[in-house]
Amino acid sequence: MARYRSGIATRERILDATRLLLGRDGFDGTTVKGICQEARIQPGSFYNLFPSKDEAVLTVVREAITAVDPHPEGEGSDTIDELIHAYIRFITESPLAGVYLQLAVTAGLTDEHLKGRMLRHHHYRIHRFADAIGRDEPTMTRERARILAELVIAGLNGLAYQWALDPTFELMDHAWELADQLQIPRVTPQS
Amino acid sequence: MARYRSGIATRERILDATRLLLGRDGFDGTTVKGICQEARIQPGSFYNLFPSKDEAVLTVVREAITAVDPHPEGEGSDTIDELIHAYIRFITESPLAGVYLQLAVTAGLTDEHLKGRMLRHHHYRIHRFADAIGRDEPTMTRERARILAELVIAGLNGLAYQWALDPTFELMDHAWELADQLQIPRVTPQS
DNA sequence: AGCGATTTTGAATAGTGATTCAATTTTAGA
DNA sequence: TCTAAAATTGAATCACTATTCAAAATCGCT
Repeated sequence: MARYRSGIATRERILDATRLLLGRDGFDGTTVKGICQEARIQPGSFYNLFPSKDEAVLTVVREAITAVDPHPEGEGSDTIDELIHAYIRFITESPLAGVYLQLAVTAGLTDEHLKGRMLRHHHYRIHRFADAIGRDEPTMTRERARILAELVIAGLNGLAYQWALDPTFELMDHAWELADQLQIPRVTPQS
Repeated sequence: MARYRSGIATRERILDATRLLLGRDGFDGTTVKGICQEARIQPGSFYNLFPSKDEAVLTVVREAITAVDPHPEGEGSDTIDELIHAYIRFITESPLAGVYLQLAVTAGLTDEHLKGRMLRHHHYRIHRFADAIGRDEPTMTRERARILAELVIAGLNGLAYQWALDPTFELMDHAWELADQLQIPRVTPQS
């Protein structure tokens, strides 16, 4: 959509503003008006570059997830440790983690399109975790690795939700405890 | 607040309407106007009996949770199986499970008062799970039982969130698989 | 029947939100 | 320098929200 320098720069400013406000005020607290004020533009400019508020939000959240991905392009080479680490880092370090969790939960109730997106991402994550587990423990059946992956991810999501409610919660300790207790095969010990 | 028959009956109608709409339209989709239409009253009547929309919603959600509690009054007598079963039943059978999850996640970002409530309920649940685990396996330390309880609950919450996104997800199977894999001591085998 | 407390009405308030659009200005390449 | 595409403005639109309140109706008790 953005072809000229100015448009590209404005797009960046909008994404910066969206990132800032989402992290500070959450999804509901972030308004198009607020984004426009922060980016010092008018609403018309926003809608010239983004079809909707949701699209800007999703762009920012997607970027935040990719930012902690150990191997953003080619899957098939990450270990389960790396994946768990990436998840923990995303939750604890990214101000957008809460928004991600909120979107994931509310998506199922409201927007059918958003629901599809979140579900696809979820299945992709399971796939990658299962592959990593399978690589670390080649004797394990595919099915078993997939179930373990589902349990780990569910556990991590649950811990993340708990952390969102209570920031003093020791997310990292619990995450590795979870991995140990589920007997996830790991190549390197926890750092 | 409600002292006369009429007021008490209206209160019930409001709660019924709130329950119906929450289950059907989610938290954001449920409006005071909609509740009033469904209950066939005027907004003034609603605010005569409830101080806010949130209060009506929380009342209904609390009731739904209590409805599946194995021992609503006296704790100290439930087994870990019962507690897990109760959780699964709440998630799969109550239309309000999605709203509960949504409230829990969004509470941390918006309302400080709601956050306190959810957190208290969460800690209470951990306490009960830990006690039940401790009873089933008396040799286990208190601390260990608490960590196990936290992991189980986190896992269940994560599975619930997954189920909210994808209703074909086999929540019950995964829940018991989780309990097995975490080596939760159980008195009775899964049904 | 009478009386104070409770309940109900229904319009009004006051604010919010995302989004649209015609008009104007700026950009980049020929 | 000219021009078409792109970017920007800023007001306007439209829909909707929770909540309030004074007035009228009703309740339950003595």
